[in-house]
Amino acid sequence: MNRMTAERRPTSLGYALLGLIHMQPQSGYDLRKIFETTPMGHYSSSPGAIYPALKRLEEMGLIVGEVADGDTLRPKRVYTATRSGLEVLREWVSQSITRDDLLHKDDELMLRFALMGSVVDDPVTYRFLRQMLHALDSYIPELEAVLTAMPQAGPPHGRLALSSGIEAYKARQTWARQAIEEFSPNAEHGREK
Amino acid sequence: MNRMTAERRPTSLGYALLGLIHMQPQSGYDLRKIFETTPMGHYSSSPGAIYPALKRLEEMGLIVGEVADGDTLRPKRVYTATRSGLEVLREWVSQSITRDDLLHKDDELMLRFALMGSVVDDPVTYRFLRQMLHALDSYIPELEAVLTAMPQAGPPHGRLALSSGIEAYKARQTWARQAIEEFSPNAEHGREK
DNA sequence: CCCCCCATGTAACATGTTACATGATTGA
DNA sequence: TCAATCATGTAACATGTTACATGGGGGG
Repeated sequence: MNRMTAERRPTSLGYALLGLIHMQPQSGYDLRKIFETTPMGHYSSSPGAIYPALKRLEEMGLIVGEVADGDTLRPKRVYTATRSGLEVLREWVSQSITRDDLLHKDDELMLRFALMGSVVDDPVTYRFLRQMLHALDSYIPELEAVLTAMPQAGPPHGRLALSSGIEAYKARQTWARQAIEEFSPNAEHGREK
Repeated sequence: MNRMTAERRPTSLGYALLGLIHMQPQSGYDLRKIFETTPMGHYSSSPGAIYPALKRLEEMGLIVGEVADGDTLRPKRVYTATRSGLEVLREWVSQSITRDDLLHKDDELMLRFALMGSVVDDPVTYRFLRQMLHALDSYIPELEAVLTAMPQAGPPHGRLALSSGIEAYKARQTWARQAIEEFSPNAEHGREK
């Protein structure tokens, strides 16, 4: 049942699509709209990216497309996540956070968080946030050390750019601390389940 | 003198390389080290990306490579920015900031700022920062409106992810205000020139 | 003697970008 | 009726990723 064609994994865009489809079955066009009009529109989305990506996800067995309006030339396809798709998604969002995630895949990290809501339960979210905070706590001082060590002569652009980065990380740090509280095992947050 | 092969423009990575080379002539290997070891290492850098990119820049006439150690099999090449390279770089960093830059090319925006130091004078930097602040001032409230309008039911991950984004933009806003002061035409900053 | 760092490069591959194409439906 | 929006897709192309290859020199 689970021996399959070439263990290829989805790309970032693929996971984004998978996550959105899992939240609610949708067509390619619906998904494009989301990328175009909401703040999720980071994963910018020409048809030339979306449709092939959906095809791949279907080939991997993570989603299935069902045709509505079968009589027209280009029938509308509504995709639904399969059980296997849900599994893959769950695994992906639940991965441990590495230093590399923070340095090179920051967007993906936040995408994982955003999509976690409908696939894992609170303890997993809690762990995710703690790991993220931990990574930040260790990385920020390093950046600050680099900043301090930078030569004071010449144009300040380099230093300023670095401190902009540091401030961004610090903002995320503060955010993570607050979010952690919301997911703390002791917390009395009123959400059901 | 300036009719040339196909007006192709460098990619982000290309501009990063060009900027670094302009600051100081370097070899491909040197540049890779920078991406690997400094906080600039966002533009991650396998040889398979760097060397072809350098070749392209040279074809476009933006840099020239001079061979040191000509006798070995793989001679070391040190690249220097040409006058035309400097021009292209200057033009790129000086572009007006669009809303799209903020939404989809945030990294590139900060790269432009970081590289500005050695190619334009303070008024241009000042204009850049003011435009950036202006874009932020108009975009942040929009995001906040979206956040407020979000349904309060269900898992809070989506809302939290959005507010993380908002906080990041706000941090940049604060940063921009401070940076602007440093470049204000009235400012008495002690840097020469 | 062996391994790591210097230093350059190539080849296969998957992905994304840009631009185009098709045609139905809806509102002005 | 004309334009915009719905809705899907393909083709050419450039770029980047991954993995490999080559070889000299220095340190343990």
